[in-house]
Amino acid sequence: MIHRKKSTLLHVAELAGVSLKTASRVVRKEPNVREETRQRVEHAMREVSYRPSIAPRASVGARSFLIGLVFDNPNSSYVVDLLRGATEQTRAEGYNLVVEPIRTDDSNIAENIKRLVIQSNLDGIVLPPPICDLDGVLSVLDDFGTPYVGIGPNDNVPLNRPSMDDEAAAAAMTDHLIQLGHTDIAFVKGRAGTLTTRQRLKGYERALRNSGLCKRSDLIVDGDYTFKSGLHAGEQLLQLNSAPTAVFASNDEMAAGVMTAAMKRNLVVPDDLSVAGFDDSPTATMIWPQLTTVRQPIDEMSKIAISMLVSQLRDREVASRETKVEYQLIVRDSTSRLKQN
Amino acid sequence: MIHRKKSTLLHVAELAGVSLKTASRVVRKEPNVREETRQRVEHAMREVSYRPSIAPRASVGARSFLIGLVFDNPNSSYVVDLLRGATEQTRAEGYNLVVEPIRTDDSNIAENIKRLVIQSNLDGIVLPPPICDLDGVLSVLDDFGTPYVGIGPNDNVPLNRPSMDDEAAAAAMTDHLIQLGHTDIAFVKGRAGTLTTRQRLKGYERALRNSGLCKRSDLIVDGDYTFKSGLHAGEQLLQLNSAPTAVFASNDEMAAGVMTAAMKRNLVVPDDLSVAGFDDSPTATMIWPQLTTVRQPIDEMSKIAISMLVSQLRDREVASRETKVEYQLIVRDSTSRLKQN
DNA sequence: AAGAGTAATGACAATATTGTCATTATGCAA
DNA sequence: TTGCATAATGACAATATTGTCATTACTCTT
Repeated sequence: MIHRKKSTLLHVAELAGVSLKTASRVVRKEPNVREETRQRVEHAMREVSYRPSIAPRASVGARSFLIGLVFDNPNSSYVVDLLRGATEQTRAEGYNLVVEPIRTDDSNIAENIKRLVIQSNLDGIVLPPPICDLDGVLSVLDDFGTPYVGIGPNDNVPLNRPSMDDEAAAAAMTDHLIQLGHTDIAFVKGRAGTLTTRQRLKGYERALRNSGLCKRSDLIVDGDYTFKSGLHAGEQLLQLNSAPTAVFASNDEMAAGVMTAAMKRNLVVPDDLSVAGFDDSPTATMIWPQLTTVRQPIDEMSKIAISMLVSQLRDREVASRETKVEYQLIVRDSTSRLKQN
Repeated sequence: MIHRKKSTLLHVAELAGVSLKTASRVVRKEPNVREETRQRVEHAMREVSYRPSIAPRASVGARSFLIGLVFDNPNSSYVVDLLRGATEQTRAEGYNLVVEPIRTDDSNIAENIKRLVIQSNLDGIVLPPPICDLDGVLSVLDDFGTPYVGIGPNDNVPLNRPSMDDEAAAAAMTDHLIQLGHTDIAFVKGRAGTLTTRQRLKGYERALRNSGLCKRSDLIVDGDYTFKSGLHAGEQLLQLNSAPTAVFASNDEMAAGVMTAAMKRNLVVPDDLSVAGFDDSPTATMIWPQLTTVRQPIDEMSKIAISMLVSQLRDREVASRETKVEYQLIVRDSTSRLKQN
């Protein structure tokens, strides 16, 4: 059993020839330290490979250097990405992360979040969808004076949050299909009434318009983000007299449904029909051929959310800003150039 | 902004008329406290709604009351279940959880885990698959004297871990199909060489044997846990002269592949072919009809793992034991009684 | 009833860090 | 150079809990 002596701030301070407090200032990136002193301390930190011990911080002041991340997202790969980004950035900022799965269907969710904040003495909290758009949660946090940051598309709730431009992403995917020579491009809508559904449809329409293609209303069909609805949509589209040569479904599960509908008609994807999805969910690589789709950089949004929160904590002031992150077009094997015949 | 005064152990102690230390003993569930005293303190705790502050614990002793949970599981719903169970149980035991996503493909994974243990000063660590069966990880932790507990099936690595009896579960699923009147039941194997693959096949064979059904080797086909391999397996099985009326795939993705193969042949699931999977992954409810499958109670295993670890930490002694948890047969719409004709 | 052994309890130190406030150094204008 | 403002630094207290060890109370045996 190896017992490496844990290096403390005192060791650093002594080695650098400064007081404990000054060393602390450097570690905590506080102002009012001369550049030369800062470098000496930082060198000493490396020398003894100092790792700040977060424990006593909570003891001393009102601050706990703890950030909460609650989630109740049915899409678990979303959660894992969220976690990846958050742990990394939290560590980089010198904070620690407390994760807490909660149930959105629980009626007193706001109360639960409040208890979490009290119990773990959180400095701030990150609210991914759908929690960030839930009634009551924000007001409870406001009452309590706990800073928070959201994630995801803005659903008319006033809240700082990094998000992705769904419309631009959908337009880009549609462009991708147009570039491949397709002109009869169908679109499978998401669940009615949701913001992302509207944004993705708008992007699809915009891309068609920009390329001078006419919008055929029989190629725009309903869906609700489930495999089953994608299957129905696919069947509906493929029985048309002038069937589409490409289908853009507004999520991956529906795209998988469309692909299944194509297989039932003995059509080969992508030779006979190109299919594109949205989200880059695990489904996208599980099915075959693997799906061309759009990836949300969730880990990046998560990192940004932590950064925004930390700067809020430092400045004690809400720097109101919407931050957009870039989408990624993931081209796999389910889309191909239109065959000339 | 509400400022509820934080209740400290001192308040509890004063209210109960005992010393700080005795109150601490009750909170930490230590022995050597009179029953009457314990109750008085517990009552006082409720009275002032005391929540132990974990921060100073790490300061004082070698113990940090922190438990680590590392993961790098491609199946993200597995991770979320893991997290749910672990957070809950950890809280119940008076410990706190530090989660850390790591990359198994990283060569110096053992080094990373060691760094995590040092940096966060972990008391112990939970190792889900595939990390628990990785070379080097265990020996590093042993060297360092950090207690650990695994999760999942025992792959010949000496390690305490809760796990599920895959063989019994596979037998139960096969029995389910037999009960529905099926006699020609096919089996799609998982990736060659893995423990779960072997166990699930054994369960299938045992159930057939116990029911006096003969094992047809042409109904046992290869797979590798991917959708694509399930698709191939399905095509292979359905072109047989005496095709099976039911297919048991050893995971959900392959079952989805089999279902797609059936659809391509215009067979209706479950009327013409019953299909069963294994894992209850998100895929199971995403496809249509929804899949009959076997659920691993991962959250329960996670809870047990935390319990085992904590008792190890308390007793300073490894209570070597394998704990089995119960599988759950989830019967959905992809299996039905064999039609008589 | 005395003594021994054990159970229950408490006094006090120790923990690693940050906040407060005082002190010292520095820069700059007059 | 003096005076003044401000930047840089440090001394010391405070934080909430648990470990150590001493003390007190109880129980049982003889």
